Amino acid sequence: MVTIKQVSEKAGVSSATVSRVINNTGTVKEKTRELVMAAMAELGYRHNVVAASLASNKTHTIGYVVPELHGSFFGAMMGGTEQALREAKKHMLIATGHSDAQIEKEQIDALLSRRCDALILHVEAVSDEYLVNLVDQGVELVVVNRFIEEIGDNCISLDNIKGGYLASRHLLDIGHTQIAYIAGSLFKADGKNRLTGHQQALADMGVEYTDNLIYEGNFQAKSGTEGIRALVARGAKFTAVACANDEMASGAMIALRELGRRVPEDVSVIGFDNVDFASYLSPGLTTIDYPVQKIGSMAAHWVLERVYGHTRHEYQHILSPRLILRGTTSSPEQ
Amino acid sequence: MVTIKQVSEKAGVSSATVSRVINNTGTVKEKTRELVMAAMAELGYRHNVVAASLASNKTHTIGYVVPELHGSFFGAMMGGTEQALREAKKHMLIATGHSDAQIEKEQIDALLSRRCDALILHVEAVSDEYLVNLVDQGVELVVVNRFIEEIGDNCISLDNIKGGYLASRHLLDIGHTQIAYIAGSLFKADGKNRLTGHQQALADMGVEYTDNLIYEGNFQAKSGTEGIRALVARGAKFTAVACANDEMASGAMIALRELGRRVPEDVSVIGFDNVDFASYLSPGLTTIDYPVQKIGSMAAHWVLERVYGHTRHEYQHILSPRLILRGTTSSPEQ
DNA sequence: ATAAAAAATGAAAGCGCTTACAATTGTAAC
DNA sequence: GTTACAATTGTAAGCGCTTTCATTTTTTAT
Repeated sequence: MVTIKQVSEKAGVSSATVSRVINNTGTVKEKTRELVMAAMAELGYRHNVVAASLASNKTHTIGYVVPELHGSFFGAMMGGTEQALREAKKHMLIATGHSDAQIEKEQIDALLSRRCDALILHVEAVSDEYLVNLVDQGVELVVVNRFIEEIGDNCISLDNIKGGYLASRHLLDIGHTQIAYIAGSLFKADGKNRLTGHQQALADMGVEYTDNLIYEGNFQAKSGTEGIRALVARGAKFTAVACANDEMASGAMIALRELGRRVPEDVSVIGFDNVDFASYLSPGLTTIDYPVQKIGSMAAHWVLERVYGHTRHEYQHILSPRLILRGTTSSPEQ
Repeated sequence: MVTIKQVSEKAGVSSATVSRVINNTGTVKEKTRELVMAAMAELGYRHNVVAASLASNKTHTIGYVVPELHGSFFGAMMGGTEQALREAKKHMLIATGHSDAQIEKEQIDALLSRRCDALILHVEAVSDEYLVNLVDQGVELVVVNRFIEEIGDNCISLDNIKGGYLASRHLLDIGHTQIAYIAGSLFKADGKNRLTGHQQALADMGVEYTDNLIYEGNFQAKSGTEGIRALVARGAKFTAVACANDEMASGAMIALRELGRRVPEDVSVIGFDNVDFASYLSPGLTTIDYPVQKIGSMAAHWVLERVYGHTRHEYQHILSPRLILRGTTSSPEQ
């Protein structure tokens, strides 16, 4: 491996100068720069970022923890981040937490050991205190899709309550009053908040809330299918079903079809997230848009501004969901 | 930041010994180990992997280049890799190449500058020669979803020709003879090979091939929709349509529905990839399974065995696709 | 032409760790 | 108690770069 030293000898300058041209810092005469560039090219020099990181105490690397890699949600989010980061020549070190507190901590630890300049965390099992504590220790981190009061400045999240509200409010607005709800895992903040929004919408419109119309799923498609079956089995009557995410909504649609209930003629269905396949379903799934890519890029901007001092990057902390009307909702038949 | 030096002083040993207990190398007396561990705990020591990497010339990091992060394909693949890598305490540095040769090269370069121990590359724009050249230079890399003769040992890919064959053969077997084909981008090997498979199946069954039934899409859902429209507009007659991926198949289904053609009663549809949402469509999409997660884990095993000398890791170079029967194909009506 | 200021460069001390190699200590056999 | 050998620990030389500070060169103003 050719080093800066060899380049400097070939160019007849000191290694400090070579470092200057590589990093474009300090001042170096145009003539010298060319000399160095030529030497680098001739020797096939490749900058050693590891050594540079050790010396400069900057890795230009962002640690990223997500629960899982599969599915289209996190890919979209990381895609948003990557796009913003690439321009700034930063890289992402990826780790998965699997919604397990132990693993999440280990991964955060590993990323810190690798001296990431900042962390972007979508973690669901670790406690608020743990994260607050990290921030207090001076760790530069941004928490995505989760809001923690004490470190609100470090959080970028969606207003899930509002999203849940919007979904059910839409159903109510077009005339439904018997609305089943297939919730996500309620131990996750998202699952809880979306349900809360649903309840608020009912309350606002004076519709009574009943546990009999609620089924707790786990955000997987299959639990949507099971949800419908369970609801029907327990004799629940409904003309619409709101689901805490699109996967469960698609699962629900499958179950409804099995039961001979047409969507949306017999039962309206609304999802949440607006993942890419929502529009591929037929009818297209009416849902709540989760601007996940945007959240990813906001996180990148946060880091760029706060950690690397780039200005001109703007970001908001709480994003708003919005209704995406497609074909799975309609007014109940009389 | 507390260093190994401080730990060594607190524990009353040399820094070499501390390094030994951290890395679990060499021999260190149990008593000493405990002393060191205690000192580390007390001082809140955190290993500096950057410094370790510089000294040992190993980063325990795998560079990963994929075209894009969004969608469910690459997430599934990276998920397969991550799972295998996590056990071995390796990490992944992610970069996207955007199917652009220039960008792909830059990203590979950047990953190499960061001294990744190995690279896993899904690159589509860069030439075979370029990759062969890298291997010749001693870069440890595995190319996924692409086969290059000269470095076949470094490739892990799916037999796309066979996949294309399987899909069309299925349609032929159940009685279709008028089969439209919506291809992927033909400048990509996958797109080309799948079409080749289709043609072979036709030939095998003695069905004449005609360009009139072919539409070149770009792997996006929308181009599936456009494909059907174009085919119909040009007066093509078909009772089945094979698509080079599931996205286009779902786009095609939308177009067919718009035209009042039922799936599968009027037109059978088959996709390719078996992405997660294929089963959410209705009817469920018959497709060709692309064991993408498995490819991801094979790539990890390749690296673990070849670069890190872990044995017990097995991998194959060419994986086989298989038919997944769901609801979008049936025999043509008489 | 000359002094003062600015620009360009070099010398060298780290950054925090790994890893030969040397030195020391412990152990078992005689 | 010795000796030979194994187990344990320490010494110190890097790994390849950045960066401060001092030095030299160039430029500008007088």
